[in-house]
Amino acid sequence: MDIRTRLISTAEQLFDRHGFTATGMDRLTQAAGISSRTLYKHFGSKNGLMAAVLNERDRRFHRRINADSVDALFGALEAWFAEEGARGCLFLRAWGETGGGVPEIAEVMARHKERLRQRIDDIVVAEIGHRDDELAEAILLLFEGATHAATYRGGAAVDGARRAARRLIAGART
Amino acid sequence: MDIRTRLISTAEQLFDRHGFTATGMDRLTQAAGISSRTLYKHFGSKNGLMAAVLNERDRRFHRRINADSVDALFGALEAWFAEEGARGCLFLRAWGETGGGVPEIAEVMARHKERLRQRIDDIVVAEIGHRDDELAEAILLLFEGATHAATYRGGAAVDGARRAARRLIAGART
DNA sequence: GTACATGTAAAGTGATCGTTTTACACTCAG
DNA sequence: CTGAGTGTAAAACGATCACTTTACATGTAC
Repeated sequence: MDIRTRLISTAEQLFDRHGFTATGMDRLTQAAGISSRTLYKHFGSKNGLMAAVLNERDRRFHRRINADSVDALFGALEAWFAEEGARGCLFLRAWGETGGGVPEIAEVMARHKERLRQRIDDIVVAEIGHRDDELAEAILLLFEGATHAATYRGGAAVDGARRAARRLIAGART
Repeated sequence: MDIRTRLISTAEQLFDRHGFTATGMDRLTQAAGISSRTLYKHFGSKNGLMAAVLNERDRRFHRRINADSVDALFGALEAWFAEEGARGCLFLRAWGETGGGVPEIAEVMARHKERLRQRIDDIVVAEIGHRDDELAEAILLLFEGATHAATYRGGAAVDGARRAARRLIAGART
């Protein structure tokens, strides 16, 4: 496997499971079987690595939630949690741990959330045939809520969000 | 002001604004104007201080969202954000930064979320006259979603959550 | 065959981490 | 008057932080 890819996926796991600040560079290089010199050649700094990890996660995430209905959207979220675990939004966690003060990270976070909103806009159009900003906002909030509530309520959170979204859509269709 | 109270409120601000792990003990003692020896006499360890901060925040938070309607609930959340800023749920952030591995913190988090769910259960009863688990779950998810989406969407997130909750309640009343 | 890119291992940078220690001042109850 | 309690300032603890440096092994391209 490519050395960049290997390091990014190792780092993503460690950051996700133990937190960004709590994960030291020694632990990262050791887990990935890579020298620290190579790491810094590739990513420049820890913040650079964090940004790279988040960028890769953004691509992977949006590839997986490529859905055209609310049911499929929350189904994809459920599958994601089943495979990767639910520990809250990694983008918001990175933003919080850095106090919002690292531009590269704040930008990836903002881009990720914008894409999420666009995806949901498209799903709303597919469901009811036209744009509905209020409905899309509600589904985004349910999605965000499920993402975080799943850390302490498990799959029931995603289920509840899906059901609520269905009701709101049914109400909007009439 | 009492020395414990002063330290807890100083620590809450620093933890919230800069992250738990990123906030060192030196910064804490200096900001509170307190010797590190005194800090350790009172709280034993950094984890002990974090748990104390979260416990105090839990009390303050639930005192402020003591509402008897969804409108009042989201109104209280909006006021909270206006005064304290929106950087996501501090309990989930603490849990994430510690990798879920600190029992004292995991317990405060769980207790906090249980109380939130109970409060919402009560509000649902006040709104529609009887229990409705699915509706309560949906409102919890909207609340959680607004809490986190407000970090990047501002007050619009709370507004959207309130409107969606109103619709769901209107649907449940018929 | 030599120059370059890409990797490793390992030691060292100074700073900062959470925590403890030493030494000293003040208050107040017995 | 004394001893316990509560506070301070400041230095020290070893560990770990993010990051750099030195020295050396590759394979590959001109």
